[in-house]
Amino acid sequence: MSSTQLSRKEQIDQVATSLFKSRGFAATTMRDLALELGIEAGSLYSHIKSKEDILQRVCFKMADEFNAAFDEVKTKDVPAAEKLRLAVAAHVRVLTKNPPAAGVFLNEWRHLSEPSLSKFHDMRFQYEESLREIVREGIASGEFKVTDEKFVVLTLLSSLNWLHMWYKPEGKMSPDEIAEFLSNLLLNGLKNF
Amino acid sequence: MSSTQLSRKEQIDQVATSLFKSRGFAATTMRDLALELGIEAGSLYSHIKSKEDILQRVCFKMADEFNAAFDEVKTKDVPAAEKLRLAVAAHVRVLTKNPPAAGVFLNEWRHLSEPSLSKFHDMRFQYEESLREIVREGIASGEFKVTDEKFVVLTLLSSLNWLHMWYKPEGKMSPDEIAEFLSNLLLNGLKNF
DNA sequence: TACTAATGCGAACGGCCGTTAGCAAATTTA
DNA sequence: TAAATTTGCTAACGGCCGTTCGCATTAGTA
Repeated sequence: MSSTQLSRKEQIDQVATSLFKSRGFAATTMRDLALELGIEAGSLYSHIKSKEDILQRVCFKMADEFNAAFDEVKTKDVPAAEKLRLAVAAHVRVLTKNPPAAGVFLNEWRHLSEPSLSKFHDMRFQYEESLREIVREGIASGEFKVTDEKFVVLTLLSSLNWLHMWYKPEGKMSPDEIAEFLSNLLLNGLKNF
Repeated sequence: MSSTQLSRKEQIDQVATSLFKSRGFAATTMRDLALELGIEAGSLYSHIKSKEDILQRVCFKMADEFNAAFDEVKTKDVPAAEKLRLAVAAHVRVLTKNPPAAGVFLNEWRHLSEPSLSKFHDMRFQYEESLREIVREGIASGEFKVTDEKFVVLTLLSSLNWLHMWYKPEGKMSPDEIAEFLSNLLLNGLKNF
């Protein structure tokens, strides 16, 4: 069924990702990971550099995906409310496309060591700042009735970023339906505050 | 300034809690913990049974606090919308009273082993079920315009449960102001869906 | 004062951890 | 076919982990 053949390294990353998500990075051992792949722990090192090496790839790949999805939205010339709706949809799409990776991205990044950790922080700040910018636009234009754009973005991301905890691809709601539901709920809150 | 004198065991729990929150349970060593307290690792075991022993106390103490705060709300005879508002306020109050413990409760519970883990799951389900019940009430009475109470509660808790990540007691918003802001945002969303 | 509980030290235990090294197949490429 | 790459094994390393043990010291209590 799966279309493209994964390289051994990609397989390792994928299996590691779901283990990192379900058990946590620190609580996942290389021997666990090897067992899941049906090989010995030492054999992993023919393909990867280190345990954190995997974590880095997962975290920054997800960061790239969030940025790419968001960059498309940024360029659109639409009212702030609509732009925010698109941003929410983009965020949900990335989040639901690969829930294990999303979970690692959201919960395990703190196990990155410097300088990756700082780089990650920066990227995250940039992303959030872009969202705040949209909300500021909406406040200025009178579309949103709130005043504290920081708080709004925090709440927005909070409700989105828990998604990976319960979302199941086989569930009855599609990512687009989820995105629409969340947009409605949150944007109506902003407009009628 | 602090009113009551903490026993050594309570001190350990408290310091451990903030370490568990900032580094994660698995990545916090007993030697780290001991260092923070200015004693040797072995000395900890004059006061506690095991590392997980601490985690259990923190998790179930927080669970009790959430339940206690919520039980007060349950008994009130008010419309569903108002009840939900009170529940949100209660939840925020517990969450902000002790952010490190809240963080452990929300993110580190998975390191509990059986049978604690199952017990924790059950308590959590009960709590969420009670919230769903309120939302169902509100849907039935026409106060809320949504249809999927599961999704609503998930979104509600999501936005609340990220709070401990950025809330600082010395910040400019008080817990009550935060609770009011969140209630307004989310309830307006529900009513005008 | 004598007893008891609380508190802590230092050394050590068995075990698991991430990682490395040297070597051997198998597979791909030329 | 020959060379190069990919993939994997076994064994081991140094180190850190949670925890235990026996013993000392201190503080509270009768």
